[in-house]
Amino acid sequence: MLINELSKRTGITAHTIRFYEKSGLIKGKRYENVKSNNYYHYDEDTVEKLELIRDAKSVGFTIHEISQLIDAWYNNKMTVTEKLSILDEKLLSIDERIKQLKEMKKLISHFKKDVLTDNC
Amino acid sequence: MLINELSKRTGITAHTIRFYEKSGLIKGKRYENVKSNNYYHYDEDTVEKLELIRDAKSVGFTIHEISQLIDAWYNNKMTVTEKLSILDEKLLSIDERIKQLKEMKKLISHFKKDVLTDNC
DNA sequence: TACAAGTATAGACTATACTCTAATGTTGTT
DNA sequence: AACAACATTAGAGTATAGTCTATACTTGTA
Repeated sequence: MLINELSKRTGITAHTIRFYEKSGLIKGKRYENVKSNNYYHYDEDTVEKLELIRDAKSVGFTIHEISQLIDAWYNNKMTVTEKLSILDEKLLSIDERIKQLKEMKKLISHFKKDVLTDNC
Repeated sequence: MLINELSKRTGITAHTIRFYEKSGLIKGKRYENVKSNNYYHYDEDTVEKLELIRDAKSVGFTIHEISQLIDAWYNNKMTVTEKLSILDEKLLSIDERIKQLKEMKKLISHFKKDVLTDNC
């Protein structure tokens, strides 16, 4: 599929998809037998990758971290041990974030209590 | 206290503190009776605010969101209802983030399973 | 008093992550 | 053939959040 279809299927603009391509997150293919243009062609895996990018971004992962995740998912040059090491590291960082968010919840709940007691 | 002490107590550089001052997150006071300089003086509340800024930043809040939090905490011009509305909104967004993080954990655990089954 | 250390300001610079524009070429439809 | 729609590239611009430099003035210490 060409970039326009990929964009429609993922809801990510062609501009941003090209930015991800330049950043190395996804890889389109150019067919050698087509000489008239140099259009990129994308497969179903790329749709999945873009969905992962969107989800991972929404929880605060950087492009660099997402790039590591995609490698752990698709890169055939990495060993199982390397992949697991990256995935475990990400799981730990997620747990840390959840912990911090829960602390922030407590703090904000304290604010609420203060607001209610100081003003009523 | 002057900026250097504030910096030492919070671990935030003077540069960054001045950036927060410019961004409206904190407010130093200048004493009119001192004519020889125009140094900013900070109080204990500012220390607390900077600690809040650091914590809130670590969970991914933007300067703008933190500014709202500080208003809900310290601004005397806001009504109780307005403050509670902001705090409740932040609590909801935190819950949403925790939910997304848990989904991401599930996804990464799936990756782990795939890595283990595909390669052993 | 000399001089190091502290303070303020403007503005330049960096990094991340886009977002957009312009120029140019290709493809598809009528 | 004409023309809209699509594709690529380079490079400029934007927003966020700092980070650093240069200049200049003030304060504290030997």
